[in-house]
Amino acid sequence: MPYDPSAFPPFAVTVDLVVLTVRRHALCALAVRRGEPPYQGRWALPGGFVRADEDLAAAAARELNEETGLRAHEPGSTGPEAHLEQLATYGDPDRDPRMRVVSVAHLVLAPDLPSPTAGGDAHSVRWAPVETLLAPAGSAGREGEQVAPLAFDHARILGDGVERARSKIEYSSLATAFCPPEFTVGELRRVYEAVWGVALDPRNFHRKVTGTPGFLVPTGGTTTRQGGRPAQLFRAGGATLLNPPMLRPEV
Amino acid sequence: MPYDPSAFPPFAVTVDLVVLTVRRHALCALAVRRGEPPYQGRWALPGGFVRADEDLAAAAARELNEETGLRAHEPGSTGPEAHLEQLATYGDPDRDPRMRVVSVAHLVLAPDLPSPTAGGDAHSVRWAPVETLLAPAGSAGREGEQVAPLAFDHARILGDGVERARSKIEYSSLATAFCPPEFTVGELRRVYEAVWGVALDPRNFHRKVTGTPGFLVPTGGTTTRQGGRPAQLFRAGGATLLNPPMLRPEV
DNA sequence: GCAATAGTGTCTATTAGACAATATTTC
DNA sequence: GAAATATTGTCTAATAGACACTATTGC
Repeated sequence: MPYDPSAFPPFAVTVDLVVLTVRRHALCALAVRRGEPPYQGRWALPGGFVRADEDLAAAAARELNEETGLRAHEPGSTGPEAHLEQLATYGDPDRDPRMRVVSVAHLVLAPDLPSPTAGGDAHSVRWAPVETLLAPAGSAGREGEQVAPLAFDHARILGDGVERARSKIEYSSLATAFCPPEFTVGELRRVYEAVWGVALDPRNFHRKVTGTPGFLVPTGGTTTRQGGRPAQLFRAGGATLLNPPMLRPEV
Repeated sequence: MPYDPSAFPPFAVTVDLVVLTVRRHALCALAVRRGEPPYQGRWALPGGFVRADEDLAAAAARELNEETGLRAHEPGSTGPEAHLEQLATYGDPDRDPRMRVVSVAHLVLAPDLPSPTAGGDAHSVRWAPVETLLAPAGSAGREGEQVAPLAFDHARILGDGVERARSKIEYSSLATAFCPPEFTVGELRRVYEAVWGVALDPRNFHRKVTGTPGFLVPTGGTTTRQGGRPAQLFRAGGATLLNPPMLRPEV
């Protein structure tokens, strides 16, 4: 069927971002409050239109930088900052009541930021625990806060992003993307515990991560910022795939 | 930044299909010959425009049925036929010289079809081993056939689909999607060997797959279609995630 | 009998997980 | 010293992989 490239149905293409971080022992996502209909006043994932001459990953990196000041750290490049990867694409004809919009969702894993919402309006951008954002309608969050469901199909997108993150830290070294450039084994363990929502044995965890080749590189320094005996500091090693993988208990 | 939904850059949205099967011990993909520019005469992945009121998965299922007669078997539904899932989205501004096209690629895993290209023109549709389709320019295939690279960025898409299939049969039961409704342990083993390109120990493989809960259900029948001692026939069990996973040797 | 494939049994090196014990800090 | 965290060591049950052996067909 030879198609006529000028007779195509027109679509709008956007990128939406699932930006995850670990704050105070909880897995949190970035949410923005909508200032206009539809879903006015409701929380949504950050995102926006892809520009006419812009790659999808570039659009996601631009939106991330506009929203958080973070620089994207695509696979292959080096340096600190956040990990960015494509998540999935959502194109239900009714997902936006205004028009046909196809959204290419991206997943961002970021370290805990010193300033919650740098460069933004504190009333319209926030970090929230994912279980609060995904709480079924009518239920209350941990601090009793009543929350409306996320706008559009963003609850589904966030759920898919969280599940991707949970499974990806099993067999890749991406858990380090939630940590500052230098971190301790205990801090890395608390990332796994927050993302998976489980408690891990500190002794077996320590032996496992330090014994996985390429995962962690000691920097030589130590810190006592967690209290107790000083802990060695590490950087992320070169390995991207973990062998053997970290195993999520009791699945 | 409140965006104006009527002032968006227009995109064409297509679905492209990576349709994989195992034929004569080789992992093969479906390719169609292009009848018009650009890339006229070159092989490409099957695909086409998403219609104005059509979901992305529905568009992929429609294209699959038009091209192969296969019915898609989305996660959740039952019955035989092929497995379909979204793979990734490709939207480089220069990927199609005619216009801005965003393609949502899908991955299909299908059993070996009795008629190679039912309902199609045998000169313009074929199954080809993936290593032939991905061979670097100027090299010769297994039977000495010279092949031009796939059109557009389809070599990259095919490569991503093959890698997804290779990793997904490790921890899911999707290898059964390459088999007919009833199959033997030996036939399932040959699927793993073809997809991974390795030889597996038949004895350990048998113990492993029959010992993984929910993977295989015996039907009671036997067959000798492979020669030798009659083998038990199995159906795919209800499990989608394998625990423990199949381990790819020597990664 | 011979060749081919199916299926079971056994051994060993490795590993995941439980948990004791020790080290080094702050209060 | 008490409390907290870090780190090492040891034991055990489960497992992956190597491979001997038996079973059942077609020729």
